[in-house]
Amino acid sequence: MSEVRVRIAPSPSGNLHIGTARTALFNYLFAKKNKGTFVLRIEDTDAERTKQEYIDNIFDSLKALGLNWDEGPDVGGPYGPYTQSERFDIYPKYVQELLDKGFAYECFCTQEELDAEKEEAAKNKKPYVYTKKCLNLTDEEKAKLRAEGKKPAIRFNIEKAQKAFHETSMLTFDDMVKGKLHMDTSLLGDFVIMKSNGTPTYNFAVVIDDMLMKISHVIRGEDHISNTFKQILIFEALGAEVPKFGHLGMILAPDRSKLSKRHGATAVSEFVEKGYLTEALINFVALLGWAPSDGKEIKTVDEIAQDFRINEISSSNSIFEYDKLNWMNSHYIKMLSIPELKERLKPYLKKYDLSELTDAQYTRMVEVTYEPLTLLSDITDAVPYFFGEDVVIEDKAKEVLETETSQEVLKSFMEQAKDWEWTEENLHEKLEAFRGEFKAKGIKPKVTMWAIRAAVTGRTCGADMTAILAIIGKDKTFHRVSEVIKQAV
RNA sequence: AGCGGUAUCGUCUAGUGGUUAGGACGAGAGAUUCUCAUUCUCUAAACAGGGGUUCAAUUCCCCUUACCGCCGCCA
Repeated sequence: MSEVRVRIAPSPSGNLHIGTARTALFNYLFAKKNKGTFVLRIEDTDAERTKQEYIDNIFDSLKALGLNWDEGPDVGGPYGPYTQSERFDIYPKYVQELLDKGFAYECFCTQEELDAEKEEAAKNKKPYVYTKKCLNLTDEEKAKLRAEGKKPAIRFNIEKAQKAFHETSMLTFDDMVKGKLHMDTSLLGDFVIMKSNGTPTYNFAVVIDDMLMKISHVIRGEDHISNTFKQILIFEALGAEVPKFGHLGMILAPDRSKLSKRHGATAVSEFVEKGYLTEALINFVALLGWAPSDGKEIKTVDEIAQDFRINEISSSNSIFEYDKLNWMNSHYIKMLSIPELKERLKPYLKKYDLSELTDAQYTRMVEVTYEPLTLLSDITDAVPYFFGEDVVIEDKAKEVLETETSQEVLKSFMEQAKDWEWTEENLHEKLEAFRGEFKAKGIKPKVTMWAIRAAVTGRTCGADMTAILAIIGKDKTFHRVSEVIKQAV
């Protein structure tokens, strides 16, 4: 078997989409599994929509996900350049070849003419196919049109190619994930391969690039299935080897429509900003359409690659549901080491003055707060009471503090705690005894702790109380508790 | 409209011509903990519908339905 070469070919008209990331992943997995080469190609033929920031975003996101490419615009490779706009001088030669072989022809139709025909077809509820009216233009006619200043586009002659390589008008290929796919190509219109401005269209450029880059397997979204038939015909017309194709189901939003901005994040970088770990993202997205043979769902990309078989990918669409992603994200957060967490949490702690805490205090704070986090960004709202002198008392905490019991607890706490040695270990013991004392009076430990928690943090839930006291220190603790007692009087 | 594709718990999926149709997330109940979270235990939850083929169909075939995609001088 010849060398496996796959590619991901994003268009830089937006940030790296989560769906593109999944396609990239499956290509990457296929390459890994088959000891092949993973190529990154930037399809920026649409100059108007291309932006450098999108190209950067695509690079950064792919890298962050761990999907490193072997050949690409930045690292180069034997079949470059890997940016389509730098390949414009390559395509005319192949257009000419097709023209010479009669598989392509010039079309002088104007946009207005074409639009009118489409409108007409729509009115009659007929599918629109190009009329082929430029197919048999004589040289004189063409010369005349040219003299009028008209520039031709080049169209591919489907019927001619189909007849040259196939018995009937049916074209069939064996898709790696969907099985045999058929299409009656007589239903397809002769499509443009080179625009009148001299730039290639997508369908043509892909074929030339895939051919020249020796791509052996094309794995992409199923929205490309109908393109595949056109592309196969071009490969054949050029006498090139046709790669194998595999078409993946789409990722849909929970309402079964295309995943878009109104459903939340769509770009990998947006997910990251929201506090998702790239490890969780890639793992989650792998599970959309693919299932591990051992039932273990938490896996690194490399582990998945070992187990991966492309024909086992589900061929149906799947819905992007946040529940499982969130679960997975919290799971990955728990697997992070404390030093790593300290670093990765920092961007989400910008609103606080971290210099208020010593490194040891910061460490401890992270240790006692990371567990319930679903998103890294959840840390923002989980830690306000570690900072500043005073604290905002939430409504629920207010209710707790208004009870007589709470006041009694707090007064007693002030009384006793002033003599406590303020280490976490000691506080733990003292607090336990403190709870015991009240328990003897018929006050539940839970109620006792609530009073202290509400006064010190302004909340009814949060991190381990002992640790909180130890981290913020005796002064802040006393300050906050006495404020509460003062206000009640 | 035409063409192509898909159909197992709410979601992601496993699975088989004969199974108590399995797992995960989520949901509900309970236990543990100062709270939240964790952890543990338990529960509910699916083969889209109709025809065939067959001793037997969720599994194979056909039709219907639903959903998705494609029909650009976008990619």
